[in-house]
Amino acid sequence: MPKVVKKEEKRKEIAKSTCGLFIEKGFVNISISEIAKVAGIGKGTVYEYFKNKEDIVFELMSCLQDDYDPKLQHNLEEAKDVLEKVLYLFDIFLNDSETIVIQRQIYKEFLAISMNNPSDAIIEYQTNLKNKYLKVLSDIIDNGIKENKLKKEAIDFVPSIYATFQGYFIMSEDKEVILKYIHDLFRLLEE
Amino acid sequence: MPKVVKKEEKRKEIAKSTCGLFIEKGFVNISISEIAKVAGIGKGTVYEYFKNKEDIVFELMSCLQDDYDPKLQHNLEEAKDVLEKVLYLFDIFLNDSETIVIQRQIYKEFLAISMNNPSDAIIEYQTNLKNKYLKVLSDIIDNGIKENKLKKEAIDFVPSIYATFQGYFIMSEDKEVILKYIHDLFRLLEE
Amino acid sequence: MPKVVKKEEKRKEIAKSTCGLFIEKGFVNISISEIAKVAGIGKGTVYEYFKNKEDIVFELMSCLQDDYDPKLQHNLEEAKDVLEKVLYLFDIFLNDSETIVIQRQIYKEFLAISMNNPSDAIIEYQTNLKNKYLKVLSDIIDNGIKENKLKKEAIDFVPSIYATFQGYFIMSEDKEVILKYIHDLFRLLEE
Amino acid sequence: MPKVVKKEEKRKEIAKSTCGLFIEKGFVNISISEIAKVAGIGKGTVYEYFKNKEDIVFELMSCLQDDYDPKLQHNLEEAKDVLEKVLYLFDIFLNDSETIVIQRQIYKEFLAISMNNPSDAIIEYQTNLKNKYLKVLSDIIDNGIKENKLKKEAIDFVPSIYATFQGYFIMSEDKEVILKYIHDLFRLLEE
DNA sequence: TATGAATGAGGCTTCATTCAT
DNA sequence: CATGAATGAAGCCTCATTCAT
Repeated sequence: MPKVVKKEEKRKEIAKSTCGLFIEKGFVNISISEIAKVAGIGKGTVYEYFKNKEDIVFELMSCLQDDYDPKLQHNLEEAKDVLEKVLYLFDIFLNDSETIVIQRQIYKEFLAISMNNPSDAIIEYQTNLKNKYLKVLSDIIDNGIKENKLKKEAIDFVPSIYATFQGYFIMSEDKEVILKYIHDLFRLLEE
Repeated sequence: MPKVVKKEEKRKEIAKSTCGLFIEKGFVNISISEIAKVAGIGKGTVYEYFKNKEDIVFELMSCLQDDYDPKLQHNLEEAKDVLEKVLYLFDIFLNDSETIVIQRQIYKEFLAISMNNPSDAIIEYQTNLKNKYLKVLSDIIDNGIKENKLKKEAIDFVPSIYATFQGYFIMSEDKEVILKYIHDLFRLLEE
Repeated sequence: MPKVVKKEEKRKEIAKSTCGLFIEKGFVNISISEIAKVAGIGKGTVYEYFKNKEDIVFELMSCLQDDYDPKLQHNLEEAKDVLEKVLYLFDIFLNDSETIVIQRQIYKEFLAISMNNPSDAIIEYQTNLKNKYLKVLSDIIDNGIKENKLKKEAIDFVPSIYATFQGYFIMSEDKEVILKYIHDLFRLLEE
Repeated sequence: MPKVVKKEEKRKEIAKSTCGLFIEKGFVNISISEIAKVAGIGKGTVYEYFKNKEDIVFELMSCLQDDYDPKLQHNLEEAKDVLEKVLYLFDIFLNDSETIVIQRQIYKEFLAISMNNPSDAIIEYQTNLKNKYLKVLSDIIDNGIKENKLKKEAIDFVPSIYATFQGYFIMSEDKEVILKYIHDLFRLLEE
C-alpha cells in the first residue's frame, strides 16, 4: 500500500477519535494536548497529519459524510413521495439516532468555527456542502413538479428550505417545530 | 445626576467604543487589553463595569437595540402594507446603511459566541430576542389576515420566517436571495 | 469628646465588623474592598484608619482581648483549684461557646499572618501575649506549690505548657486530646 | 532509564532549586516567574512538572525528607538511651547544622501554607507526617518502659511531646528552652 | 516517522493604593 | 473627613508550536 494512502487513513483515524471530544467540550475548549491524548499519539504527531485544529474538524466532517452519503442515497431511493424524500435529505436535523445526533453536534461545531474564522477554506467547504444539498433538493422538487405533485412555484423555495433548516438548527429548535414547518409549506406547495 | 446613572452611562460608552474592535477581529480574538485601549481606560477599569468579556457584548447588543428599536417602531407605523412591514422588521438583515451593517456584524459576533459558549445568560438573551421578533411578526401577519390580505394559513409561517432569516444570515447570503424568498412566500400566502 | 478618641473608637468599630470576614475567608483571601463593604465605609476610608490589612487584624485581636481579659480575671478568681485555673487560662483553646470559637479562629488567622510576615510589630505583639500568659500561669503554679498541691518541679513546666497548647492548637487537635494531656501532666506534678 | 524516572528526577531537581527562594521570600511572596528563573527553565515548564505552586513545596518537603530519613534511622540506631533517641528524632527542631536549618525553614514555610490554605492535600500530608513521628516516638518510649528506664505513664505523653515541639517551633523559641523542657519532662518520667 | 519536553507569549483577572471630588 | 472611580502591576495559568532525539 502506498504511503500516501496509509497517511490518509491514519488521518481519518485520528480525526474520528476526536469526535467525542468535540461534542463534549467544543472546538474552542479543546487543546492539541487533549486531541493527542484521545488519539493515542504524541502532540508532535498531530502536526504531522494536520496543519491545525481547524483542519481536524474538516477531516472529521468529511469522515462523517463519507459514512453518511451512501445511507442518504439509499434512503432517497426508498422514499415513497416528495415529502418523505425531503425529510430524508435533512435527516441530519431531524433524526435522533445516536449516529445522527453525533453528526449533528459535529456540524454545529463546524458552523461555530466558520462563524469565528470565516477562512477561505471554510467558506469553500460550506459552499460545496450547500450546493450539494441544493442540487439534491432541486432534483427532488423538480421531480415532484414533473409528477404533478407540486405547483411549479415550488422550485423557487429550494434555497429557502435549506436556509430555514439552517436557521432552525442554530436556534436549537425542537424537531416538532421543524416538521410542522415543512408540512405547512408542502401543503401550500402541493397541486 | 445619580451615581448609578453615570455608571450605567459609562458602561454604555465603553461598550460602544469596542464596537469597531468586535467587527474587525471578532470576540475570540480580542483581549481585554485591547478593549481597555480603545475605550481609553485602564485594564482594571474594564472590570469595574463588566463582569467579563461576554458581558461587554451583551451591553453592546443592548446599546445597539436601544438605538434601533425606536427607528423600527417608526418604520413599522409608516409601512404601507404587510410585506413592507416584514421587510422593515428584518431590516437588520437587509439594510446596507452603515449603521445597520455594523449592527448586523455585531449580531453575527453574538451568534458566534452563543454557539461556542451557550451559557444560560446567552440562551436567555437569545430567547427573549426571538420572542420579541416573533411577537411583532405575529401581529403583522395577524393584521394582514384580518384585513383579508393574507390567507389564514399565513400565521403558521411566523416561526419559520424568523428561522429562514437566521439561516440566510449565517449563510451570509446575498440580500437579493433573501428578498426573493420573502416575495415568493408572500405570493403564496396572499389571498 | 476629643477627635482622637472618636477616631480610636471608629477604628475598633471597623475592626470588629471585619471579624466574620476573617473567619470565613482568611486573611490572605480578603481584599480591602470586602473589608470596606462589611464595614459599611468607602475603600479610601479604610486607609484613613489603618495602614494596611495586617493592621486591622492587630486591632481586631486587641478588641477581642479587651472583651476577654475581664472575663478571664473573673473566672480565675472563681476557680476552685490549680487545674481548674489552668483550664480557664487556656479557655480560648478549649471552650466551644460561640464567642470563644470566634476568638480562636481570629487567633489562628493572627498566627498564620505572623508566620508569613514576621514583622517586628508582630513579633513584639506575640512576645507580649506570651509573657502575659506565662506570668499568669506562673502565678497559678506558684500558688499550687505554696499550697503544697504541686511538686516544686512544676514551675519548670510553665513555658512548655504554653508551648504545648500552641502546638495542639496549630495541629487543630481535638479538645479531648488536649484535656488528656493536661490531666496526665498534672497527675505527674501533683504532690 | 525509563522516562517516568527521568521526569520524577527533574521534578525533584526543580523543587530543590527553589529551596533558597522559599527560605528567602516565603511561599506567598514567590512568583512562578521567579521559580522558573532559579530553576533555569521556562514558566510553562514549571507546569509540566507541578500542578501548582503548592505542589512544589510538597515536593520540596518530600525531597528534604528523602535525604533526612536515612540519617535519622542511622542516628536512632546509634543513640545510647531513650533521651538521646528522642533528641535525634526531633533533630529538625534542635540541630543548627546548615542542612537542618534549611529543612527547618522549609518546614516553617510548609506550616505557614497549611495555616492559610488548609487544603485536603496539605492536611493529609500533615497527618501522615504526624503519624510517622508519633509511631517512632511511641516505639522509643515503649522500649524505654520495657527496659524499666521509664515509668509506664510515659506512653501517655507521646502526643503531647510532639505538640510541644510544634508549639516551641512556631514560637521560634531558643534551642535551650526546648532542651530544658525535654530534660525536665524525662526527669519526671524516669523510673 | 514519532515523540513529548520545553517554552514564552499572552489571556484573564485581582487588588492595594491613589486622588480628585 | 469620606469616598470610590481609576489604575497598572502583577499573579497564575494555558497552549500552540517547535525541535532534538
